[in-house]
Amino acid sequence: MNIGDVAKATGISAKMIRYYEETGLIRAALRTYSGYRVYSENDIQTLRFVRRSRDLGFTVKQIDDLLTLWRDRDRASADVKQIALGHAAALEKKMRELKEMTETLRHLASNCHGDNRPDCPILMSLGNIEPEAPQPQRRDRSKTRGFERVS
Amino acid sequence: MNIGDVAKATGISAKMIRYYEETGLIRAALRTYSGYRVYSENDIQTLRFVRRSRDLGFTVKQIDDLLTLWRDRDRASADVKQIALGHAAALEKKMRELKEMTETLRHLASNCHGDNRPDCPILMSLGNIEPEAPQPQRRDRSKTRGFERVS
DNA sequence: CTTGACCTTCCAACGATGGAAGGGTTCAGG
DNA sequence: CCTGAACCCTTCCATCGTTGGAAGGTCAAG
Repeated sequence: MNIGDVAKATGISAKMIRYYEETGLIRAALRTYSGYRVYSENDIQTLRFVRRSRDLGFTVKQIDDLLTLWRDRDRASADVKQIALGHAAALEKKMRELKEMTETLRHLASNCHGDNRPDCPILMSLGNIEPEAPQPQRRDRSKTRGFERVS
Repeated sequence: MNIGDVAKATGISAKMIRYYEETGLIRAALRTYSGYRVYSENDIQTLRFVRRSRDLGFTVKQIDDLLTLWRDRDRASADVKQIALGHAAALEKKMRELKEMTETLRHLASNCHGDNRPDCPILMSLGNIEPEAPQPQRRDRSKTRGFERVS
């Protein structure tokens, strides 16, 4: 399988696949005599894992740690277990926090649904923000403040 | 409260606080006559929220969206609800995937615990990777491949 | 007055990603 | 067999977002 096929199969651009190889995230692919990279099903699975992780917001470094986990089964199993459990715990913490945020969001959504009464406690705590308080612009502060918000 | 105190209180560097202000993520702080930024408890809460979100892997843009949600209670409430629910759904999807990964990790940890038998199905599927297959290095491929892995 | 905190502006850097240039390889169809 | 399209290769450069550092200057408080 050539890199293009893999790109199609995994949703990772050929560019990034090469980059991942260069930085050591994935092992260097075998090559044909002419230098073309060739990939196995296994490689594709690995790359799919990478993609999933990236989508989840993991940094390449973190993914590297994870991949090292599966790969290094020559390492002391206790180590692997330790690390894996550590990662799992971290992920679960992240999940809890994510859940918290989700709940906050849902709370926001349900509490401020149809009327515009400012009685939503979240708005109270985070939002009572005066629109444009006239700042005491003592000195020339008219710099480059028209920043391009891509929003 | 000066920016230094806020930095201490929120764990965000003064540098980044100014940056967030400059890019519009947070509202421009009020100023003393001499130009010092002054912050309220509210600002601190907002910044804590920002920090939490950053830790969770949200991009500044995404946080901006979220913050806009609480702030813009003048907007049509239906909109806000819509967006909030959309975000919540996305977060929950992320959580599910995170959960999947966590389970995979735990699975890995428990299946490859004390012995070194390579019978872990995850290792089977992701890991049967020959260590250093002698590549057919046809042409001069001895470039800058000693890349600095900070690991 | 001196020291530490603040201000701005500019520059550097990193991680992740894409693009273009310049050149070889593959393979189907003429 | 030849050739052109579609790949692939490398190298260099550019961007975007986030973060830090240094320089040069003002301000606050002991």
